[in-house]
Amino acid sequence: MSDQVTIEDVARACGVSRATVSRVINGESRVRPQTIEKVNEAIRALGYHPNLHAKALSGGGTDTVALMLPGVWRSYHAILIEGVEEVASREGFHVLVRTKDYLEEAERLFDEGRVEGFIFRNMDRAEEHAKLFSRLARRGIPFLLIGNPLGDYPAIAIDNVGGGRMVARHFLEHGFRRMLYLSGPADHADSQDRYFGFRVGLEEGGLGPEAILRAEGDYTTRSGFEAAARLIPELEPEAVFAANDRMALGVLLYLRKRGLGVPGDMAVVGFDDAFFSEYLSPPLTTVRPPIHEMGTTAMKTMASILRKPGSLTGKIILPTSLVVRASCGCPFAPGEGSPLFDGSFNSE
Amino acid sequence: MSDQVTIEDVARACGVSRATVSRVINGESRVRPQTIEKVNEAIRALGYHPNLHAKALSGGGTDTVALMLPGVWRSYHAILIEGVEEVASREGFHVLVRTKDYLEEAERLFDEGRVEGFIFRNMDRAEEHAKLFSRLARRGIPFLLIGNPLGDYPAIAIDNVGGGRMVARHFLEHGFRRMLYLSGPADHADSQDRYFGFRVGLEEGGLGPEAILRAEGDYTTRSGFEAAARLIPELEPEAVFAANDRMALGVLLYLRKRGLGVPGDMAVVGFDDAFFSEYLSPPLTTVRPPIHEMGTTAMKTMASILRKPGSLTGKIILPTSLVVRASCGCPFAPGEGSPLFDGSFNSE
DNA sequence: TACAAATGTGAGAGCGATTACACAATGTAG
DNA sequence: CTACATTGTGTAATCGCTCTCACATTTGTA
Repeated sequence: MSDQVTIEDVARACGVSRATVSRVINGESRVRPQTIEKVNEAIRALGYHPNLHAKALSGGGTDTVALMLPGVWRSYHAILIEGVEEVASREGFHVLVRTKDYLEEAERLFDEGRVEGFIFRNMDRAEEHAKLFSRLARRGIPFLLIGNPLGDYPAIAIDNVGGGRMVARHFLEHGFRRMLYLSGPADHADSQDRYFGFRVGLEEGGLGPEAILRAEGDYTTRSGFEAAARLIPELEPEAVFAANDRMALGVLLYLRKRGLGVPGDMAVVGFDDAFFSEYLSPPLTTVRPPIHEMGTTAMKTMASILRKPGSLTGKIILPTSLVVRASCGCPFAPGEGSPLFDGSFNSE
Repeated sequence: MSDQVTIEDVARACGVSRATVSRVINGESRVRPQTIEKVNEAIRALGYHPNLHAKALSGGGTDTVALMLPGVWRSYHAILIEGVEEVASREGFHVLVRTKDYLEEAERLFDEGRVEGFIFRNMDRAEEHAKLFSRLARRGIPFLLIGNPLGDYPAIAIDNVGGGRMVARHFLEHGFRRMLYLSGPADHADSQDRYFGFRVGLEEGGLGPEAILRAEGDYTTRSGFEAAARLIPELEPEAVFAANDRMALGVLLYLRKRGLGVPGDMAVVGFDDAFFSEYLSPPLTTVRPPIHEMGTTAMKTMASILRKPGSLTGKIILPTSLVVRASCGCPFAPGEGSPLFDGSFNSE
């Protein structure tokens, strides 16, 4: 505040003009090596840092992107942020995180010049998102989506379909023929895709859609518990595939309460590979999404969009993997004999 | 980029000068109501948003703060960010999150004019932090600490001592006389304070320091497991107080592997109330820190520091609470008979 | 009625950078 | 040895806003 060192100071300190200093800073053409040296020396000596706002105002970029996150999904988002920030800091970008009212505030962030682009972790409210995205696209504002592709906009997605398909195949290997899919909110794309993959996988194994029973939750443990309580006694599936691990946990809790053994009486598989999943009893078989990698990929993509305009981007789909533990009915290999402990600690 | 609407445009549109428009925007003195109306109308009509950089350059504030987080502690940080962002967005601030190299980059962020203040979640590396903080303080740069008070700098902390003390008292109620404290890294203040409170609590109950055995971990589940494996057979405590829930989990895993019952053969209590803690078998008794509230409090404090310079701030200590479940030896009241399920779902 | 005080508005000087343009010094070719 | 690139550097306009100062108009007071 008080002691701003300006480009003028540097210029004066080594007897050149502001223009020359600016050229040195931006590694531009035609400055005598000797002058470069002198200027850099002064910059270091004075502790000079170019003022962002002056730079931005006179045409330079701000190298700032906004990461827009809906306000739930705690550890998931933390990992995402870490991934984004990791690449951002490496590439010289800065990350503004926005959680509240991010739909309403997005354009303003851009109009004020705060950010040059957006990374959205769009979840529900597909309508509003679509509207915003089409406005951004029309205005040529760079943005990309994490998680839920929408329209033709650039997106980083995980292979939900592939994940669902892997679960289906695995269930088939176990010989199940009557399965319950516990979905998230009906309009949620992730959940839909997982279901689709699940169905495809079963079909590939010769089972029609009638083999799949359906229940709907809202991703919370409680909703998993309640859906299980509501439908399991009635439908009596052999196996449950929950759209996320929390709901799978809810199912587990219900089954335990009812005295039903897992996987003895019923198999349960989740999606997300949450921190707690490997510690459940039995350890939960689940599908692991590459969250951190989504973050890094998103930021890398955004960086290249901003640095070299014209670089066109489509959808990038990152592979998921099936983490086989015990709740599906598999013998749990890595164990020490303890159902609570798989010895890997790999989620830390 | 192309279609910046400037203050000049607005001025022209309603036949006044830039100065007047500026006054209206900043709610300043002495503008005729009628003119205000006219200007606001034009602003709305043109979709005008003041350019951040121009504003900042000409003396205005940027209302941006940096949230500096060490790169671990996933869900913890997510909750913190949410808290900070919640208040920030409400108060018109913006949050830049930095994880990598935040010690080295902090001053630059300020010198470039990117941010007006810092919120640090400082953990290890006390030396380097102290050095940075003293520089910031000398330069009059606003900052505050979350979690680990250091020197006289403004800080938001949780009552680690109180938490440790509550655990001690609770252990005493159970009649334990020989306890193991499983600390985090030796130089970690949180862990030290929890230990201190624990000791105080025991002393208040008439037990000297010799009643406390000590082991050191690094906050990971694995380190908890290994410390337990290394020391429990030798020391044979009646109860273990781990500096965090993950290590407590490690202890639980070890005990289970050894066939020791919890709380029958040994009581275990953690700290943090992590997501998984209530689902462990047995549900883990632990100390809950008000993480979200730390975030909101931090941002509120920062906002008032920035808005009204001179408002002095000291340390704010937020209370912790003991979450009594079953691992301490208490009957687990809310249960449905199931050790995995406490029926509350309250961490979602 | 006269003059001071308050009120409302405009002109213009920065803020700290970038960058187009001008110009001097040096190098090269005819 | 002139003519013309090439190279290195400086001058000054510009970005969009705030804010001081000056000035015009209205209101209040004696």
